[in-house]
Amino acid sequence: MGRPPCCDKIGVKKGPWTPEEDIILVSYIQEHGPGNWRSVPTNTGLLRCSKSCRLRWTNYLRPGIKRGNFTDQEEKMIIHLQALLGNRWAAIASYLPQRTDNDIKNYWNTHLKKKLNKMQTNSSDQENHHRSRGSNSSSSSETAMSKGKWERRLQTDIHMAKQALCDALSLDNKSIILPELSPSVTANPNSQIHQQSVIPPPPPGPPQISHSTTTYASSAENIARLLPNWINKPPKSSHTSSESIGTTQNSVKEQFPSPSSEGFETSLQAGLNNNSNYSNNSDVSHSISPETTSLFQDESKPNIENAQLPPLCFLEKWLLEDATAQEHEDNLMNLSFEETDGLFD
DNA sequence: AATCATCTCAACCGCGCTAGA
DNA sequence: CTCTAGCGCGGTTGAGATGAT
Repeated sequence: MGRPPCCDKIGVKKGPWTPEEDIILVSYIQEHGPGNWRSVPTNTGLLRCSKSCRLRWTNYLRPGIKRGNFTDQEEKMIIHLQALLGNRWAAIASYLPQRTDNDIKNYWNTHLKKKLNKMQTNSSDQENHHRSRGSNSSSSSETAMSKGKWERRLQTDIHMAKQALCDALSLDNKSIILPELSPSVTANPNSQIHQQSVIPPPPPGPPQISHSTTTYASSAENIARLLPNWINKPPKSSHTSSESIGTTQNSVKEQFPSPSSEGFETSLQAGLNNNSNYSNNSDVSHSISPETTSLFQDESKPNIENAQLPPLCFLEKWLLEDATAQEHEDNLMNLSFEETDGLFD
């Protein structure tokens, strides 16, 4: 017995989504909440398969998605986490709440992989050169300089990450749900049971300017513009699968409130009162209600899985331990200074 | 200006997993 | 226990954008 196709191939539309389709989808989710994707095409009349609807929502229409260039901080996070977790993009994405796994995966494949390869090549070349010429060459001093530069940056980053984690932890130490070691989970590293866990606050940095405001597909704010009421009408979440989602999220919200919800609300109001800001700001999280964010962000955003227990502990250890962590860091990042030398210049 | 090559990223595909009947 | 529906994840594709010649 073969696996049935997720959708009937005949009469199912493929390819880029149109604004009209997006509006239909968002309206439906606004009404019924995300989830029960199977029924979405049926109930909306969209000629899309459920998967496509879910993907569109998760990767583009979902509030709270940051688009545009990755910051240095994010880049480093991704590199570190990739070294830690491998190509487990969903797990990596859970550490970058504003980014989707698809986005991170694309960024890794198109930018970071090349960058690292290049750096590795350069560093090995440099190393050979260095070995053949001795340690007092100009290249070695350059290396030392950039190494020091990198080291300082790294320390700053670690400090910032540490600070962020400490802030998060200090909100309510008891509220952090430590992953439980249920037998099924420990036995199954690929378990899809998502556990709300410590999600670091978004990395600092200026709001991203969307690089693709001209192309429809990548501008979720278009939908926000098209649906101005969206921000004022949090979706009902009572009669669909989102009920349980909402419950979970509420409890999560109570247990682990958004670190910046107050400031967020203020900026939100400012954003709402200023349509130009609203439309120019690619950071969609600024153009939605906090309720909407809290409702949806956790729902469709992959969270730290139980399976991430070792890496999470690892990360926590890494971030929290001081002197002893230094040794770990080298192993954790799996990137020598040479390899990453100049990577973020 | 035209053509070709390369890059980017939105979207698709197939598989694995879980829950429920 | 088996089967099925539904969902999430990671790998891959391909159309459009961009750069080079």
